[in-house]
Amino acid sequence: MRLAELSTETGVSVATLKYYLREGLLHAGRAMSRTQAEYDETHVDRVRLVRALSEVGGLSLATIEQVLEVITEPGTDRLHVLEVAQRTLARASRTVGSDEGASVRRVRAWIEQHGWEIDPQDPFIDDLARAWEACDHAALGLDEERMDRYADHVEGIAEVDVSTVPADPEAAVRHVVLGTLLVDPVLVALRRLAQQHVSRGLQGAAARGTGTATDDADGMVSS
Amino acid sequence: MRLAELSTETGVSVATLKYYLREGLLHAGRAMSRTQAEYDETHVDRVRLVRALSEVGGLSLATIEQVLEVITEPGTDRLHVLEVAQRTLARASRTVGSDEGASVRRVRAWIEQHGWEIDPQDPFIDDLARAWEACDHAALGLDEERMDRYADHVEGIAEVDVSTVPADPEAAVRHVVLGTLLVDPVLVALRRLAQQHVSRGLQGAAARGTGTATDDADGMVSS
DNA sequence: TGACTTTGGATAGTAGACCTCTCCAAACTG
DNA sequence: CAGTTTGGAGAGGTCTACTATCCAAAGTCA
Repeated sequence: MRLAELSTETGVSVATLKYYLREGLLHAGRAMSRTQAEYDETHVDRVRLVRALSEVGGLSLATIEQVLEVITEPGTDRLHVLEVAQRTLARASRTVGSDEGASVRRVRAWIEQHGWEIDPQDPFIDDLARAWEACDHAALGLDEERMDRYADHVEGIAEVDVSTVPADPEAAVRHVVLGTLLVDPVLVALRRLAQQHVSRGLQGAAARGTGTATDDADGMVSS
Repeated sequence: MRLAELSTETGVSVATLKYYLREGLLHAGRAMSRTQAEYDETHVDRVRLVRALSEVGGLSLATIEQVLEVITEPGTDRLHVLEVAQRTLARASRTVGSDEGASVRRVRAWIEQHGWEIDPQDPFIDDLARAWEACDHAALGLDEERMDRYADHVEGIAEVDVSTVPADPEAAVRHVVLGTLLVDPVLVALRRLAQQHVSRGLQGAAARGTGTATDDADGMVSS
């Protein structure tokens, strides 16, 4: 197919596709002549993937380029699949600076007492430390005990993640990287919906319990 | 304190603080004279919150402004606490366009059969539809059954969320909005760490079975 | 008192990200 | 063989989040 067809197929403008070609986000088509090139399904898939990572995953184009590099690279040692994937994801996350402070030590201590076996140098420890610290500043009451409760549920999610990774190492890198990046938004949306469902349940219970009419009923979100 | 002190206290440059003042992200200090203003702890908190929402939460300044507007607005009907919070969060999420297609219908059907009680017009249904669709295009094998498994774990998270919301309605809006936005990154980081922990468990089990030796430097990414 | 520095406020400028426009000559179309 | 379309390349545009400059009044110190 021509560039214009690729455009209508993916809903991305020709100008933008040209830009992606220039930036190396999209591999060149098979040149039929100096002013004619042929694109195929791999190009359609690639464009859709770039858009998904950008719009749904919220990644920058520079990050997407790095992600694409890793998941299309052929020579991946089957021993280091997860390592490579994690390193890609670490770079994908907007790592700003290194904190190395008390918050990182707290996270390490918490991980240990929670019983998780994790490399103490793992870059996501920094991410967690920063995020946890932000919650502290906002006085959200996120303490070790609540973190434990979150972690137990998240571990269940991670088990689903890991159990669905294919055996083939090349497919595995792709699956882990994309599965992590693209499922994150799914989980975020699910959380919002679940909050609504759960608080509705409480509201219903409160209404049944107190028998309040429409007016002045307080039981909304409160526990 | 002076603007310069606010700057050293928060680690944000004076120029940037002036910018925040102009944009309305930071309330003005108490003017002592035409060239002197007094700032206090509320300003320090506010600046830290803005930075947290920006750097940790990844929100744009325009979105942060809307969030601040809601969580500082005094007159919140205690009936609509969650509604207000959800609407704020809906605007906070980068809603691009309306899909209204088959993917939205699938999500609605899935929610119903999963047994969640949710407003069919909920904006996060669109978000979930988009995210799920992106996973489909990437061939990640995210089917209804796996979604059920994710949802069960996420429901546990939402129960923790809801159970920690304070009774006071004004505090509740703040808590729900910030708790949702700032805890998201915590959960994301936890998921990465949990994946590592879980797959280490499997790898350990496999290694005990096969007894592999590792040498041969990891073929790629180093910088 | 008077030189000097600091302050808040306003305006303009900058850097990066992500496109979008314009031009071009070759190639395809009727 | 006139007219349109194509791929390619570079410049230009828009948005976001700052950053730098300027100014006059206010504070500071000898």
